[in-house]
Amino acid sequence: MMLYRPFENKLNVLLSEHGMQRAQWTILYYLYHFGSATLVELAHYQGVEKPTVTRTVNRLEELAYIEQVPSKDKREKRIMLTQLGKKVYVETRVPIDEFEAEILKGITEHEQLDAIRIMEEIRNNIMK
Amino acid sequence: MMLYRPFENKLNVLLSEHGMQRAQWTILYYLYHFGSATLVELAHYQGVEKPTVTRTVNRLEELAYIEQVPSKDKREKRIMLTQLGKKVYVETRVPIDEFEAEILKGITEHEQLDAIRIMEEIRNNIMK
DNA sequence: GGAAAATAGTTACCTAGGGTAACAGTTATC
DNA sequence: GATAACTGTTACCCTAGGTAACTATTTTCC
Repeated sequence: MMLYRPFENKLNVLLSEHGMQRAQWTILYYLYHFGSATLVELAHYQGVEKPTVTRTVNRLEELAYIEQVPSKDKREKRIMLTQLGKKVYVETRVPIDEFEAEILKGITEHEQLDAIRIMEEIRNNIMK
Repeated sequence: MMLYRPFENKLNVLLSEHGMQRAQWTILYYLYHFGSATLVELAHYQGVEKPTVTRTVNRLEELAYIEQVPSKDKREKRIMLTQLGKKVYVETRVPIDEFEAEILKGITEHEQLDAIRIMEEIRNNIMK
């Protein structure tokens, strides 16, 4: 139940040491791996409400990490990473990977995959 | 990585529907199962700094869910649940259990125990 | 036994991050 | 073409966390 909280807190600290915030990082992560997204898509991915995404996206735009891409549907705002955004993602990835390696010490790859699979099942149950 | 966030958010919403906040709930949970605790103990358990605990504990005292117990060491503030606190814990437990049952649907008990064990190992790695 | 260090908790101040309600603009439905 | 649904924004509220600096006790250790 409360197992994950320390992980979350440490990650926040780690990210802010690199001038990044978790909510921002989550979106960079999504865009890096999925190319582009609308705000609703991001809200669903993060499991938060739309205004929350608007805020984070605004900050990312000010930082010039993302830019808008044209879309047929004039309602939606589709965004993608800029060159700078990609650069920042890749650079921030390094300490994140180190952190992950550290906290996964002593846990076999098989166990890791098991845990991730189960967590994903839980996630699916939550999201539906 | 981001798997847990939706769980956290849904739990927050569920708790606030029952007039409770997650940080408060975490402390009620600890006290219900471990009897009493100092603020440092709680900070370590939650993986947060001391001022954060002070705040949450103050609110729980205002609500009369906890009370101070005398201690030899005059520096420390040792607290435990009041009768009201226990009652509230037990009552809030009900919707929490329902929620947990729902999100664990389709996941065998064996898998659940596996996942918990692995998460605990990760937690230990983080805390040291 | 007393000075210095460590420990427990608090206060003040700052930030991130989330929620709801109400709204405008656009697209789908029928 | 009217109505419903969807996308995003704005305004306002709250929780939750952090750091720095402090007081009051207890421990350490010379």
